[in-house]
Amino acid sequence: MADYRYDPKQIEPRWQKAWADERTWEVDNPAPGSAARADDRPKSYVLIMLPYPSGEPHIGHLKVYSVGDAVAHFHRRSGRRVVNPMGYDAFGLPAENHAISTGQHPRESTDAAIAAFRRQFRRWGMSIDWSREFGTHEPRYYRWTQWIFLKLYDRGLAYRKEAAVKWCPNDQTVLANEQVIDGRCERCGAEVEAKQLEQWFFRITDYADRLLDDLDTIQWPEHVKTMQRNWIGRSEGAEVVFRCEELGIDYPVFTTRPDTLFGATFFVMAPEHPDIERLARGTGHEEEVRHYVNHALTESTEERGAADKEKTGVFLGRHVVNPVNGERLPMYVADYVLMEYGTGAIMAVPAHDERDYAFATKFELPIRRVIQAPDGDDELPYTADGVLVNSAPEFDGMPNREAMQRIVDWLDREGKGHGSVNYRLRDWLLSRQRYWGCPIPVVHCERDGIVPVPESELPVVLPDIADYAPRGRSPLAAAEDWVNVRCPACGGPARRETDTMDTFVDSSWYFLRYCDPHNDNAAWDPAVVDYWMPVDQYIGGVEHAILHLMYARFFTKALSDLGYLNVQEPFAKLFTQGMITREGAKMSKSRGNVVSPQSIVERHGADTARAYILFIGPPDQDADWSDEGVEGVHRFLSRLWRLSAETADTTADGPVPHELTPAELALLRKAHWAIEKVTNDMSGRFAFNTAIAAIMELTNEVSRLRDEVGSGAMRFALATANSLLFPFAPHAAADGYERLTGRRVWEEPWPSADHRYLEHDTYQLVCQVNGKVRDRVEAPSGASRDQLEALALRAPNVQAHIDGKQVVKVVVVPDKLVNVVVR
RNA sequence: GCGGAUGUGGCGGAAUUGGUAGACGCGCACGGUUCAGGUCCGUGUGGGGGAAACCCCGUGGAGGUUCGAGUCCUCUCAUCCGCACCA
Repeated sequence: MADYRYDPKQIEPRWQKAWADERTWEVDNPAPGSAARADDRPKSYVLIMLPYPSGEPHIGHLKVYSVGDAVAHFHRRSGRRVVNPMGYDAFGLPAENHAISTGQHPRESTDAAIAAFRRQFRRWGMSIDWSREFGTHEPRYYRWTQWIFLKLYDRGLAYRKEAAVKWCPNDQTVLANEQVIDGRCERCGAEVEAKQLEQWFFRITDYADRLLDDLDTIQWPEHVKTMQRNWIGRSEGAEVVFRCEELGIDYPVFTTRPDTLFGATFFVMAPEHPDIERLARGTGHEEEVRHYVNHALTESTEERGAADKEKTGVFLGRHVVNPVNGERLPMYVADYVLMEYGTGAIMAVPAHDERDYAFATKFELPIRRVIQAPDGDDELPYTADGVLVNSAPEFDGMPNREAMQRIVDWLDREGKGHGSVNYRLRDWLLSRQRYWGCPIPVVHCERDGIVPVPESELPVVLPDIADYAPRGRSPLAAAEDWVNVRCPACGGPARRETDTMDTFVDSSWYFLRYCDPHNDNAAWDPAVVDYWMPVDQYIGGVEHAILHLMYARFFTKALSDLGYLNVQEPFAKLFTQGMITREGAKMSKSRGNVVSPQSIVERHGADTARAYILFIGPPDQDADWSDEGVEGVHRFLSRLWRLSAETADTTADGPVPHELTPAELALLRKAHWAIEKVTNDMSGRFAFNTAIAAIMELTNEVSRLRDEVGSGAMRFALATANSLLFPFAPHAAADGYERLTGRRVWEEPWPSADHRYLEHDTYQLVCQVNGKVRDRVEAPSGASRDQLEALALRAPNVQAHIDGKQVVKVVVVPDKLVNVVVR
């Protein structure tokens, strides 16, 4: 035994070289027109979220790719034609910030990180089809990102409008929401301001209903679907028109509670509402209103949004008319009303809305109850269901749910409103005043306005610049030679768009490009994409539950509507893996609890690192890293490998004999049990932890029985263990399997259990008295209920517990237990 | 506040449809092998009682349904994660 030392440093490079030399994991696309005939195996597209390349891969990468690779291997050996591609989400802020501080071109630092990632993924032995690799920063890729932008622009799905952005006055740049910490710039600490800028948007709100409804068609974790539903935030209600007669202007409001319309006692508008100044003019409240609005607008969203903040506001000096009863309601401006949601104005019903109630109390406005609680509860505000009161004779006494519809119908007939739906979802702001991103392919012409760059001139290549620091506009604006162009429409002078795209645009279609990554004539060949899409299994972090996954779904639907795709949903199944923590906390440099995958791989090998990370617990849950646990898995791999190597060298190869000794039968049973267990754990859910535990049990059984079994059974059991282990620890498993069988495990079909070995002649019948286990007896399989009952009643310790008592009932569960109920 | 998740030995975690709680691994204890061990191989290991057979208790807490509950129902506590004045 001492001669057989498990040495991953020898084993792993050898197999990695074979896989690289032979391009083992590459798959061809179907030849044109022969998709189905080329290969009749079903396809499987296994996709792991592409990494943002920065520095070296961290432990989270090791986890997500270990999960993905196990799935890919399992699908392959279950007879599917698997594509498992890899690429890099290479545009982004960290590389740009690095450039600002060091002057190194973001392309250089990004390419260095990509090289490091690629090296690690190979070192981990991931079964990736490297022939499909790309980075989203390469012109051959972003050419088509630009093409998609133009298609969406043609369709009216990309448009420009003024929008409030977060602006750092010190750095002279727009900040992403994530860059604003407590209302201050994360880089310099300056207080962030709001600024109006012309920005590009994608009209994702057009797809709100489809994005919501189609969640029902995909197999995603329920909590991810819930997050998306909440993010879309669909509310049904009504739009109701309130008229300001003094100025002759109609103000529609959105309400989810048209049943409370008779309880409206005032009216509130958002500080950003464009009519505020006009409304207040000449009322004597002008000065006060202007002051309030200015203050509200400079307040940070955090300050303004604090939930328990006291209500503030100012009377506008005007009134609107409630369309249902003609009452004049005073108009206020208050920052608790948001311009971005609904119409930027609300009817306030203080009796039945907590915010309106708080405002009314503070400003001593009337509160009128119009819904009576069924239990007579007279506390206000009352937000639950009830019966209408103090409304109109035809509605009083009506349950409010019913009244909603009746009132909406009435409004509709009178032309004063209609049923309406509102969403929390906003259009996707994609402009970034940044350098390291995909250029937006349009020019601004003095004569023709916005003119798209013709497709034939794509890509609009990102130029090299000298100074990456933002100066109140995109750093690209300084590249004068690049910016100044001829207008493609009129030939006159024009300037290129200098904003770049949000990097979420790049990652919203990369899964399509993987299908056909070398196509120079089109973003993809529709037939090829038809063959591979949708992604059968998508795997990634739950942190992308909303943005990336929503955007990718939107792109898929829009491209499908444009006729370039035939799928509505990009990702048929989704798996989100949990975080790896250490000492119960997220790994971070400041905490000093970081474990680098490189150090683990260096010390124990890639197989140990991969198998441990899958063994640690259910992969969808957070798991705490333990150095001792790694040792345990390494011991297991050592033991299995040593047993395999020694058995291969010291025993004769041969078949499993027909006549089995009891030990051989026990071992074969364990092997077939393990096959069954691992197969179930991998196909239903991703229970890799219990799958690996089963292989450990099988290995333990081999150890226990090794001196009692012949070489046929021994070799079969060990080959089976290696075969089952392959998706989790591919190098060691391939090595052990080859030594035992001379064959390559990845070319072998996934083993299937022989059910004859899963059946037993007898089993341990559990004997309970009043639900407590009192004895166990050997029972023949398939025995009748009466036989089982008799067996149980005869069991010595059952006898002891029923002695002197009356047997009331006997519950028999065949193949399991008998429960004797006594009194 | 709303939504979601998670609570099981000293630790990570097991436990198809309600049916033997604690698989597997770590740690620990004891024993063996070894010149040595941060090696390898055994054995034991939820708590309490007992020489043993065996008994009692036990899945965050309190109730309930059931012959039987970690699992189902009601209430409750704790931790974590989203969203958050969304009309």
